Amino acid sequence: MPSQTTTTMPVSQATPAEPCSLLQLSPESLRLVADFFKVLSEASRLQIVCALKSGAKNVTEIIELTSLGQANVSKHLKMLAQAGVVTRRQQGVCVYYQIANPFVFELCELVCDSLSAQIQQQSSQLQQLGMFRNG
Amino acid sequence: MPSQTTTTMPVSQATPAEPCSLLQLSPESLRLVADFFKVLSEASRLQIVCALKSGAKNVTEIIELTSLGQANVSKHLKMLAQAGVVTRRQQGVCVYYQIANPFVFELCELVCDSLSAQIQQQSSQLQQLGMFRNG
DNA sequence: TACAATTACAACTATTTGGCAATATAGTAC
DNA sequence: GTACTATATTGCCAAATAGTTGTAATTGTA
Repeated sequence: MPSQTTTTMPVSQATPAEPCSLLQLSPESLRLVADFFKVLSEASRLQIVCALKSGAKNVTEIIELTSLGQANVSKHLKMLAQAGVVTRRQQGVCVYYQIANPFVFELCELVCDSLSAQIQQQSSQLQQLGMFRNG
Repeated sequence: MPSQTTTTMPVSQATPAEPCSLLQLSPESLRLVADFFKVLSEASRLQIVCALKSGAKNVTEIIELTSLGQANVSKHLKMLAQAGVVTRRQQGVCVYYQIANPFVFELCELVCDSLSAQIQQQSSQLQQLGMFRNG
């Protein structure tokens, strides 16, 4: 569950641009970071995030794009909104969601690139192993 | 559950051959990304990661630094190793773990900075609200 | 008003998992 | 061999949660 309330932040709150060094974070602060990662730790929610990359979409459109159940999408969207990943905007009977901060894409790209490099390295190692066996 | 990759190898720091754009990722690929995020979605594991920021540590040292149970630390380390976040090196009786790829720190810093900015914005909004009520 | 469409929510099930205690395994010294 | 230390593993339990079904609430429309 993401941090649902606007609780106090144990992180260094002095200066705005002060980046918090992960070293001296209290366990409570680490839990906030962990909760944020948890929001991105479900393929269904990442599907929704990806569906919103091209712009705001209403719930019905998201359901169609992701092939997820309606209640399921609604629950995931609520979680994403609570975590500040998406914003909600009602327009008539439809509710439009959109990415609140594109930095989530940066996060995903970083992980994606790292994973592909990892897999690539593994495959090359397997290939070398095969050459060693056959050569 | 993290992607059960075969072994734990440090990811190359070199630029990957082709960066994967998150847009056209299949649901299976998204699951790999999600599983990686899931590894970082526990405060206990982030504690371990932070404990390793200053260099390799053996399990006993990690237990002392994090105040976590032994079995618990062992389980988390196994998960981190499977995800390729840490590497394992046995030295006599002790087993030393170290960060395989410092890019995890980059990830954590990004999230941390985003969260602190988010909370700061919320607090300033609350402050404005208070001024509105009292003024 | 009645009706349809859209979204949110509650209740339930099944699965996962963090933490703990006990046990097992491996290395080291004697 | 035994004794001791350091890690790993297993079994168990409680909590969290993804997905589903049914239902409620809201809006737009005839």
